[in-house]
Amino acid sequence: MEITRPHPQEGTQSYASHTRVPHGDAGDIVPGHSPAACPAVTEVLSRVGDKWSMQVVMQLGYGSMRFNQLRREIDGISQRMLTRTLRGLERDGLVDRTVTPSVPPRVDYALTPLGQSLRGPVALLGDWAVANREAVAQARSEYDLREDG
Amino acid sequence: MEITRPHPQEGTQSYASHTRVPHGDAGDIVPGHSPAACPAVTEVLSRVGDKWSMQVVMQLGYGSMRFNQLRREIDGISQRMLTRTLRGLERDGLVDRTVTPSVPPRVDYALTPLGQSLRGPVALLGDWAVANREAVAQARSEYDLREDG
DNA sequence: CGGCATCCGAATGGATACTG
DNA sequence: CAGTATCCATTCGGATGCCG
Repeated sequence: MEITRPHPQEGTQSYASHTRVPHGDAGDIVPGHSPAACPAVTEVLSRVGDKWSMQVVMQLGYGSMRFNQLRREIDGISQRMLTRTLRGLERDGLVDRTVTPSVPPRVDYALTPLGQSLRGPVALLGDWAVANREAVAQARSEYDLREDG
Repeated sequence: MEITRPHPQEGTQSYASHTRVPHGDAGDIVPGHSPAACPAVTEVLSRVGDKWSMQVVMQLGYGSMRFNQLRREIDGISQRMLTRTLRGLERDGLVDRTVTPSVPPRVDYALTPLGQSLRGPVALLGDWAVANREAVAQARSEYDLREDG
């Protein structure tokens, strides 16, 4: 069966679908629940935020890979966590697992279209992280100084 | 006093700075470390991925808010976690905390410019989550059926 | 109002050993 | 090669109670 295929062309992209960027201070906002705060988003963010998932996704963005190839590439990940992470991604329909029953066995992992579609947003976040890590680090050390300095 | 009020205008945005989107299967990639896999990115993603941080950021995106106002708006967050989350965000330079020593005391939280700059990428991720939550949910139930069905 | 301190269960994640 | 199983330390996060 086919996974609902979103826009395969994701070049220039603007964020404006429904998460508007407002204006003044609070008080005129709808008290119900903003779309960015619903459980679905939280669930996705926890996937994105776990220690290894997005590193795996970004690696697989470069092409399909075998298990130990991923293991070597990702640096620091344990066998256990790579397995668990891949299972999670597979369960969520982001990664496709292909077993070739040979000796020794061969298992290839690749992004599904859904997984591919996640790369863009995550890459943006990665770019933000790279661009602002110094600012964050400085803010931290300043904060820590104010605390126990 | 005034809370540092950042650039309200941050329009169209494309992700392409250095995290390129490649092509074929692996083998011709630089084995060093891709920019999306470095510790800085992991650290940011863990911030983004924790249970409440981004909900707070998105809420504060609508304007500065007081503590219990945030507490009521975010639904489900405990006092302890709101405090901890806000401290973390403040430490990272994403949130600004302003105390007005009145009785009863008044504390306002607002996004710093750095925090504002994070809203775009996170909103994109939120949009992805909203757009694809059904696909993920379906993939999950299918996966779970294959396991114990 | 806006916290902090304490307790405790649950989840995360690393290390190691074993397996088809 | 690609896992599974077990153990264990750390962290996360909710509940409760007290404070200025």
